[in-house]
Amino acid sequence: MSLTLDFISPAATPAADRVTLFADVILPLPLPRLYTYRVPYELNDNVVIGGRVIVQFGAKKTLSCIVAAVHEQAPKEYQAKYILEFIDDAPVVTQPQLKLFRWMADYYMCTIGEVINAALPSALKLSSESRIQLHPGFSREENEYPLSTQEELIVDALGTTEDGKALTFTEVGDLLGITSFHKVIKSLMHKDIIFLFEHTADKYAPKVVKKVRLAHHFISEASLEQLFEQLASKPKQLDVLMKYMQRVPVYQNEYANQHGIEKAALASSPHLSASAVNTLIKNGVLEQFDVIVSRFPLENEPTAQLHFSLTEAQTTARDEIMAHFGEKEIVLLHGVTGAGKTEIYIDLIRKALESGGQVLYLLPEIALTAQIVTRLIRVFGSRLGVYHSKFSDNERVEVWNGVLSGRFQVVVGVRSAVFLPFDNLSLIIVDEEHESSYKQYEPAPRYNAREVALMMANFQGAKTLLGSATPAVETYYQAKQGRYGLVSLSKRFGEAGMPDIELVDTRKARDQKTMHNHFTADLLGEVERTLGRQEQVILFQNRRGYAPVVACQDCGWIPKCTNCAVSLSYHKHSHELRCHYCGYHDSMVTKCPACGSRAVKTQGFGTEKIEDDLKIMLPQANIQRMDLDTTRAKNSYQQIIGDFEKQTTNVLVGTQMVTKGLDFANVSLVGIINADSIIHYPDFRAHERAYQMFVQVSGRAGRKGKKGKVIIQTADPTQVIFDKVIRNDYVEFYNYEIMQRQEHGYPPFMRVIKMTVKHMEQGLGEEAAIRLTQELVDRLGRAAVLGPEAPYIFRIRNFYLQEITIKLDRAHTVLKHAKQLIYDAMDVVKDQKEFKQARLVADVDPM
DNA sequence: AGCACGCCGACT
DNA sequence: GTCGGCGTGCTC
Repeated sequence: MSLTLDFISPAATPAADRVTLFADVILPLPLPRLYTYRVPYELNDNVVIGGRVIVQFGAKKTLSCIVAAVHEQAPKEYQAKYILEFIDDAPVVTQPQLKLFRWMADYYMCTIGEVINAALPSALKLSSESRIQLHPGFSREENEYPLSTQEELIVDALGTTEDGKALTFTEVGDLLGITSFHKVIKSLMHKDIIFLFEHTADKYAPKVVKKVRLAHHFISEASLEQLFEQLASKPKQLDVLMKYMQRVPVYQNEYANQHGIEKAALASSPHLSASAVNTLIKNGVLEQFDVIVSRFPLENEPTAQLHFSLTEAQTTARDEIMAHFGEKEIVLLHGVTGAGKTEIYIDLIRKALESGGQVLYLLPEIALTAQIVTRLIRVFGSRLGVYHSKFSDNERVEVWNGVLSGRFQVVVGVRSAVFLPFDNLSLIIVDEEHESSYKQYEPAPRYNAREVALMMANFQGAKTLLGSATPAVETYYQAKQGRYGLVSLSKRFGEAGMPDIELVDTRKARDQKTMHNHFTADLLGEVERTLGRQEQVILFQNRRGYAPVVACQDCGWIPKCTNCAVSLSYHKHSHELRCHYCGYHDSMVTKCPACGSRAVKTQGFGTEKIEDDLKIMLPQANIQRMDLDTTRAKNSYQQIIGDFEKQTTNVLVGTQMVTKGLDFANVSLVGIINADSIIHYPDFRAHERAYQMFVQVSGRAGRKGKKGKVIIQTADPTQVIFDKVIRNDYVEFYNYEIMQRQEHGYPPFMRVIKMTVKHMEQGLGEEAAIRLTQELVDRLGRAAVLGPEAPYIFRIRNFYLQEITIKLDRAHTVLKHAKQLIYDAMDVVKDQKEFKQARLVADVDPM
């Protein structure tokens, strides 16, 4: 047909010149390759690299995917399907991002689809599983937009706002009898008639704020005057109206009325009555409408350009960093806790912004608190984007689009913020760079945001500042080797000295019978004295729940998880036994099912028991607990922090959460209840982790000029690590640790890749692991492969685990080659019929 | 990741 | 005789 057209129309492009384009797309699936689709000729101009398109994949699935490349090579072995639709006319994924994603897939041994999946907020994914629902603020009667027949059809199918009925994209397509339904959905979204969500978040309810604005027929000056006259006898209503006019300059800017103001702001103002507001609404003077708002209290305008000056030490450090940046791409800022690193960061961010580049400021999850965000907003105002894991999907899209559009020049965020679509970064800050939470374990991509950040900076010509009080051994090594610039900040801000650290021997205390539950007399006494001085205490116990083990005193029976090889922890609050690995839970047993004895007792202790015991021993103190269990609800974390800040609570008992990013001026005592559980870990990083944890927790003691005290309870105070902690000498710790690493061939001298074989059947899992080990040894040599070995917890979620550790030379070429060999070995095992059920996982640079 | 195709056990 | 179990392989 088109051939005929070409013949009869001389003006048309000659057939020989007619370009047929093909697009290689990234599907959001764990597939190793890109897939090639054909671009409909009429839409050649619509293809955008980094834009989303909708394609048919397989027989049933309609997926949205990202265009990675456009070319003219028709696939030879198969007939390419057509792209069904183009969603974006501008990239949602930038070119530097695509490059980074490819690098991640390569380096972390996963597929690019897995990277894309982790990177894109699900609202940007638009799969056939995406659903639409009526916007809560929509009402058919008040709708002012004209609807097309198709739009009408969809709105009808969605029923009313109250039923909250949802349609999947596939259903929308069926309903309209067309495949290109996206235009309709986009239009409805634009008109705020519907909103979009993923099926995984089917309980998602957008946050809605009730707003009011002046009914549009009152906007003219004349009608307003008339209105004022009518209300002359109703002072309450007049007050409300005056207040509204004061807040919204309707005369100067008609458009301002469109946005209205929050109803709550009007109704709850002093001297204004809520009922007057309602009357005005009822009489049609004000109209009420709903707006979906960000859940994060982002202020739109900077409150004030906060001016603070750096101390002399901070200025020196800042200048040193700048000087290093002159010749080096990466600088490590090694600053003790409380040295005021944040001020330096802010200063550098400001400078980077002035030069016109973007800035990414990464923080570990537990350090990204409202405290730090508020502080940054005060300085950067609406240019600051915040990316937190507790954010809803819509909020993530908001930040994503904000970075794309240039609205957000600075983003402060957690691990996954490295996925945001930056294209002009000039500075990346990775605070607490040693934190293991920068590394993602499950699912793939198993990436370390610190390393990704470094690569991203490399691609975009940005500088990276790594900050920590206790740098990772690998990082400090790079600095010592001269690859990173090194700047040290050893003095605490505001002349506060480092806290005194005291070790208390729990074994001795137990022998002398001076233990009160899990407290030595020394710690308990110090807690009492501190509270007596009206000062606050933080107690650290790295285990949540009440007790990690429950046991029958008569026969030794212990309740175990049915899915994992762990004993169940007792949680007193819910009176349940819970598995911390898979979430399995059961009610607490009172009678031993093995022997019938009633003597079932708890063993060991977690945060909950510490809290409980302390409440009994110090009935007059206000004690609060902060761990995963008490902070699950969205605002509970803020609540707990707020109470402690206001000093409503005197003692805060918690897990790791209490170690990061919190500055409390009145805390003068920190207690580590059981240091031994932190030190004794079967892992080459155990000492490093323990050292970091002790130093970080200790850093919470004594700020703003007050010298604090730290008490560490341990059964063996002679352990070497304590010596380093007490002397507060990181370099000494590093020198000791780096020797160990070299001696035993661990990072930074060797690179580690950990293989995990998972199988539902123990025997087959072991066999598969042995076979994989063999294949690996054949390719990489005996010396490079350790294991297989069952990990301490050898079964999780019904899968038996076997681990193989591969150690490789650091050279990049070696690494690349080795990864190919590892893939080969994995393929051999997977092709074996008897191992079809085995899951093989590679974790590059495990932590 | 889905989903279809395909080959072996308990049922109307 | 069929319905359906989930093992295997493919998707441009």
